[in-house]
Amino acid sequence: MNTNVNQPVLKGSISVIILKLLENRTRMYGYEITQQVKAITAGGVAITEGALYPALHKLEAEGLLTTETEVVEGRARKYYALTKTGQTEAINRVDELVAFMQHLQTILAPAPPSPKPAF
Amino acid sequence: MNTNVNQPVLKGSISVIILKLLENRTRMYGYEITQQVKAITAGGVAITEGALYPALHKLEAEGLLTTETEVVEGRARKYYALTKTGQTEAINRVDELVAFMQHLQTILAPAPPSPKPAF
DNA sequence: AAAGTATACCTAGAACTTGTAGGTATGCTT
DNA sequence: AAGCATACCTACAAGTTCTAGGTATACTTT
Repeated sequence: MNTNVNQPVLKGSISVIILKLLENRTRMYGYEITQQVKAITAGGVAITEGALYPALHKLEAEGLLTTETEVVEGRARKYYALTKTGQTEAINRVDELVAFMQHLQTILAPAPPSPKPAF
Repeated sequence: MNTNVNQPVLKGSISVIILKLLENRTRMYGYEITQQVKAITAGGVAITEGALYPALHKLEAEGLLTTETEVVEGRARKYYALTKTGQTEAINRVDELVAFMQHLQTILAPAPPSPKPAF
């Protein structure tokens, strides 16, 4: 049962999330990423597999990730790790997204920019 | 000259930005919205017209906005204002996006969630 | 007078990301 | 035997935004 947790779609965020998670670890596999995101956000954000795997493949095609497949407990796992380019790109893209979010927060700030006092 | 300011595309954010800006004002017209966003974010975020107008038309079609056209200084302006439904939806969608951004920040937080101390 | 810039609206189509909905397969538990 | 978690994948639909055009007025500069 997949209870639709992502209303505000994460356009462009998924790849940044992937890069950020890998920045802190030597390597991760796809399923692990989905579980980590769920865990970190207490279920608030769920990356669907239909979005994750194409994103991983694209990052690999861009040369930001490398893969190594291993069989663990009878099941195949495809581990992803940052390349050198991937490391610098991770920093850049995270910075970009953070800067953008700060701008967004300025716009969405609860207090309206009204010049006159409360009453 | 349009210096590409939006790398992390604002998927789904534009309509929320529109609703938020209108929450604080009685009405605004399209061009005014683009200038306001630029001003608030010090040029950091630019809403393109190709994204803005379709978004406005969709919000109107959804019943969240109403329009009235006026001619000001020889030029036609189309003013948009929140409907009653639009007011409640503005609150809901802003809350949603803010909540989502908080989750994103948890993931993108500069400090890696490593259990061991600095050294 | 012509050209350029700011204002002010619009649309068509491309590009891109994500979600839906399927598929395959193993291991474990009921 | 069925169901669930693990673990990968893809095709297609849906949706948003960007690019790149278009029209038109007012004002300033050349």
